[in-house]
Amino acid sequence: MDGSEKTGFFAPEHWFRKGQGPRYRQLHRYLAKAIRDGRLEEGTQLPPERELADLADVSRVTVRRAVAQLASDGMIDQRRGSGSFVRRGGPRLEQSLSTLISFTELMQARGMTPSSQVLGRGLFMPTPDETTVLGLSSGDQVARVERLRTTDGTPIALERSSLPVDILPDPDLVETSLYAILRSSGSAPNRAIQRVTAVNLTPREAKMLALPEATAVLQIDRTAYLASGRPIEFTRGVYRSDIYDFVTEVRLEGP
Amino acid sequence: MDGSEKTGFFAPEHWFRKGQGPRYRQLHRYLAKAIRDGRLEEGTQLPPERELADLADVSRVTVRRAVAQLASDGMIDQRRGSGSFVRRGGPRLEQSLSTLISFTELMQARGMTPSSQVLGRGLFMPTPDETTVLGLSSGDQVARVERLRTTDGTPIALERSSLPVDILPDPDLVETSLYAILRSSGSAPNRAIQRVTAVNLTPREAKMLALPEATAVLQIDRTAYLASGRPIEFTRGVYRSDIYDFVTEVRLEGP
DNA sequence: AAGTGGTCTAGACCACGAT
DNA sequence: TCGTGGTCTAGACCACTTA
Repeated sequence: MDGSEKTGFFAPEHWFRKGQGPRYRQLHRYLAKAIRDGRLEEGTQLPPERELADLADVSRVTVRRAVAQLASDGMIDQRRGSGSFVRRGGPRLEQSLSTLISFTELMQARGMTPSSQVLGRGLFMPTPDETTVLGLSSGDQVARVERLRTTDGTPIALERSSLPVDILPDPDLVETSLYAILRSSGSAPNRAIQRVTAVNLTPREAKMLALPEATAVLQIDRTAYLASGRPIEFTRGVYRSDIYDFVTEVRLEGP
Repeated sequence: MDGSEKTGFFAPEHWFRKGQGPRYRQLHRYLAKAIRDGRLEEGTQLPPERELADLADVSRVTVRRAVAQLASDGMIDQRRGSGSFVRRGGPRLEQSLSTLISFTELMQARGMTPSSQVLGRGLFMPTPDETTVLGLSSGDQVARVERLRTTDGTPIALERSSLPVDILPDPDLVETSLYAILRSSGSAPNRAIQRVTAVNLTPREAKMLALPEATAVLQIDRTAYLASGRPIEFTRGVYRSDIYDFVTEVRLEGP
């Protein structure tokens, strides 16, 4: 890519839309997609931050927020004194822990076709855990949905989600994307806390996922919150670890 | 904690030492320790960012970098319009994926006593994987160290580390902390890429960790780099998932 | 209306790498 | 010496919560 191409490539009209979120996130999304698509090839150097700020018509601070996220995703190397380079050893079906989106949207972003099979749903009395995590009052019910997630026909994950009934009064509406429904009712979460561990599949889970019994899988517990701080979703899922894994860059301590 | 105490508590002399790294990291470390130690109690509100900037004698931007890290660690809640609050449901033996330090230092930070038993070490011909990951030339050897990590007498993890011989000429020096040795020879990494998955323990591993065969554990592959970008360490470890897990906050997409 | 976190700017200096 | 990423500042405006 020569200089004249760069000018257009990083220009704001290619990555910024008013109302689609902050600039640093839109720019990060644009660059990440360009790298995944190969439009920014492995090993190539990004323009220096000061130049990128100029081309993208934002401040260097904003460029750095977008680019730091790429580094944390493991998509680029930043080397003081020399530059930022697109990392070699291309992407797999992996996921940055710092930018989790919903299963549906993650798979779509990877060019795959996600689907879900609802295994069960309804309104129930909460378990003590659910009462605590979701901050329920005594007598409140929870809506539960249990789904088998598949992409391109391969079973990938089992997820069981619990929400207060006032957030999801009718669990029968949930098909593929829970978050799509929450968004349309104006109660989508804006952040979540995740805990990742490893567990052995139970016989029932193994059958569902067509894996041997006791296979090690990743278990992810996610508690999602509204902007107000109210917890509205607790989801426990198990994910095939041979397909689904987590990658992140860490900065080590020390001066 | 009233106003007069706060003044001293957040003053720079309590958290900043020249030569001990950037301010935002030192401030983050200080606040994180204060929360873990209970000096900032669960549910209490941090001073507003502007006030904290004033007390700590840094700019608000620097305060935000430190505080954003606490949020990403899952230690505080930030709520626009109301404030930042120490999260309830205190810390466990868990680890933020975004601030990994070495096993030894992690356990010490938790007030536990780490130790290691070296199961084997020496110089070997590299596997093809090691040659690729570490960027070796043909004929180069690798130094390998395999250790059983325990804290307070409980086996927690098995780790096998491989490094180029010019970085670790004498693997016999490694006892508890590999990174302490690397630092003393001036070749400590400053960042790493980690991949987290789940695996079943092999019979040999299970015996070492005193766990049933095929127990699900977390497998973490880490490639560590010098500031120059040169890869100098590849470590594969398996960690008891009932003790060791990962927690992170995620921000969800959307305007 | 006041207070809080969220975004963004323009500019400065430092530490390190390449030359 | 120069270019690069890394740190830090002082200040502005916006979006949201609380009162």
